[in-house]
Amino acid sequence: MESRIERIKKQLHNAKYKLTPQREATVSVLLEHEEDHLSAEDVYLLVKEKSPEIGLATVYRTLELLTELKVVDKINFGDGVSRFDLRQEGAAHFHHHLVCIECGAVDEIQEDLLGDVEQIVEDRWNFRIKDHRLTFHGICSRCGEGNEEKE
Amino acid sequence: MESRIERIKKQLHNAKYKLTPQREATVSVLLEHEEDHLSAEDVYLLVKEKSPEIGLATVYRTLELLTELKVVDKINFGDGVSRFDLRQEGAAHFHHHLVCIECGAVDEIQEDLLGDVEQIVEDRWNFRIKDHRLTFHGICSRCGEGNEEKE
DNA sequence: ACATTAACGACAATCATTACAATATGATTA
DNA sequence: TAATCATATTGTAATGATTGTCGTTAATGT
Ligand SMILES: [Zn+2]
Ligand SMILES: [Zn+2]
Ligand SMILES: [Zn+2]
Ligand SMILES: [Zn+2]
Repeated sequence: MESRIERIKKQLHNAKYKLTPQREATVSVLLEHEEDHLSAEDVYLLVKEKSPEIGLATVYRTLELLTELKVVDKINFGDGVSRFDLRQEGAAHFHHHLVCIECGAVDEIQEDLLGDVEQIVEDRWNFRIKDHRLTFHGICSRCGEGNEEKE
Repeated sequence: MESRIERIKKQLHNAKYKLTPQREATVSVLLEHEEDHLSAEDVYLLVKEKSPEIGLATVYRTLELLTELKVVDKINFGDGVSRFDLRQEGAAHFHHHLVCIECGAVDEIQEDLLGDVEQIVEDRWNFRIKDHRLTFHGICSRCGEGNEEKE
């Protein structure tokens, strides 16, 4: 079977870009941290461990490129930095996030769930939806344990 | 009937803050531009027209305070600046946004629409939802006119 | 009037991101 | 092979939004 990185390489080639060593190192860090939501700086530091000669500007450019190609999505949780999240392969839409206001944990929801809502928006507002961003803020299951009935 | 600004004044007082002239000027700019999504700089320039002596830091401080009190919501459309949006009075949740990728227009959806989805998330992920952020990216009705069937 | 404290305004500092200029890499062609 | 051209990289400087500092002002209570 073709590896994930091979397919990303093809995506780059289709768009006339090359998978340079720096880009490969960056992508591989993203793959290894698929669960996390890394900032550009985070990615830079992690890539540097394997490729110490890489420059911060290159990481920024690579992330920008990957965003353009929809390999990653750029998100913002309001803490002053952009974060980069690998898009599930073949997913039409970006996944959702649960941000805990107690402990700061960020969990993901891969299910779309918005089908009906999007149909309504398309029809009622005559808006052709291409993508979405949905984040819930609240108390995660870990933090909510024990005090179920508190408001 | 009590005016909107009166009620905001009370909210401030309840939290032991005063509605100083600078804060009042800032709130009144927000009320006059309820449809827009102003950045801190935008607000600063508009407030300056009426109160030229106001400082940028004060505007930032006021917006931060209003965010804390949930009078406004701070949002980020990925263009590098935070924007501030008056919350509808009495609304439990923040409204949604339609961002046009053609013309950049930002329209609002005041209807909640997420009731069912939130129920599912609460139940399946055991996550107690306090608020949400939902933004759709796509082609607005103005830009979509005439070429309905294009993908 | 004096003390206390919240809030201001001007400006400096910070920090993420972008722009720049010089160099390197790699393919293409004379 | 050597010259050429395009793309990519690096380190650094510049930018721009936001936050911090600090001396001053305004309101409140004694
Ligand atoms: Zn939590
Ligand atoms: Zn994610
Ligand atoms: Zn449009
Ligand atoms: Zn809005």
